[in-house]
Amino acid sequence: MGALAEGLTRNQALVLDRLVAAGTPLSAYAILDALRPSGLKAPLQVYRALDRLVDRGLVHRLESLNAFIACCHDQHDRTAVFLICQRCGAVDEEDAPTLQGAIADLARASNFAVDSVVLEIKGLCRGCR
Amino acid sequence: MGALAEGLTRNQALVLDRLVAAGTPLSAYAILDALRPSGLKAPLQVYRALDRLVDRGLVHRLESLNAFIACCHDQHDRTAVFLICQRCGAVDEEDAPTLQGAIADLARASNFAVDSVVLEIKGLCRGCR
DNA sequence: GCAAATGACGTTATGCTATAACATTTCATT
DNA sequence: AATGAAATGTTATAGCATAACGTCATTTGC
Ligand SMILES: [Zn+2]
Ligand SMILES: [Zn+2]
Ligand SMILES: [Zn+2]
Ligand SMILES: [Zn+2]
Repeated sequence: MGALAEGLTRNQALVLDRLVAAGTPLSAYAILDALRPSGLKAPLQVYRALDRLVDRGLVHRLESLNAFIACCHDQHDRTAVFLICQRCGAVDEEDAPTLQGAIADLARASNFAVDSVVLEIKGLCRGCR
Repeated sequence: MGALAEGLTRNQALVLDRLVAAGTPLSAYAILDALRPSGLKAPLQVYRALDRLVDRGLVHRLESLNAFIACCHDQHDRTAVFLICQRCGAVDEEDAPTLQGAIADLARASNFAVDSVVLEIKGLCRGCR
């Protein structure tokens, strides 16, 4: 089946399984289409599951793609950074301790209290450049 | 009238003027509604103008807001960073030389060729924290 | 000049992304 | 069992973005 994490509801597990199996970003509607055979019928079922998964840090939303991707780490000490290949669509998620520091400095200089960071880098991956 | 930059078409000038006057991010549809009295009627008129303005660097798209904001600089030597206040909606655009370097290092380590960077920081601004 | 190419424009229709609102169900706690 | 919290199911709607078509104006090269 694929119980990929404990304490997930059926819908949440379905959505997470699908994202993990894909390994690439999927839109909510792509997830919905993939899960119709499993009984999901409406966008809201997917969006609600995604909300919980994102809250738990098991899934990330990619703002510049309007898509979601399974987290490939156990936990995040640092801000996540996404390297998004514009040719093959691959997305590489990395922690960014150095960037974290630079962002903190920038925010401090502006007297800005950071809550969250969206950091998505577009370009060509190792294999496509 | 407000010819804010040379070489702009009528629609482009209308959209840019509106964004500059707002000083805050506006959605394409908010811009359209504001410009209906000026004769604009369809989303595509706004989106096309925005495309050109973004190409020229006169306007930035904020991915996490699905909105657009006028650039407050003459030109960009560095990647633009946006500090987005979640309480009052203010957006502060800054250059980020230090971050630029950290991003370059990260990309180099992954053998990734950077094309563009989306960097949007959410939190509380100076006045709202 | 004039034809071709280019780019902006106008319009209609369509598609993709996300949430509102409401009723119902499930499950843990008391 | 009663309560409350969270998840679910369903329908409808709102918000964001582009496809596809034809037209018009400007520029470029002959
Ligand atoms: Zn992650
Ligand atoms: Zn690639
Ligand atoms: Zn700018
Ligand atoms: Zn504020």
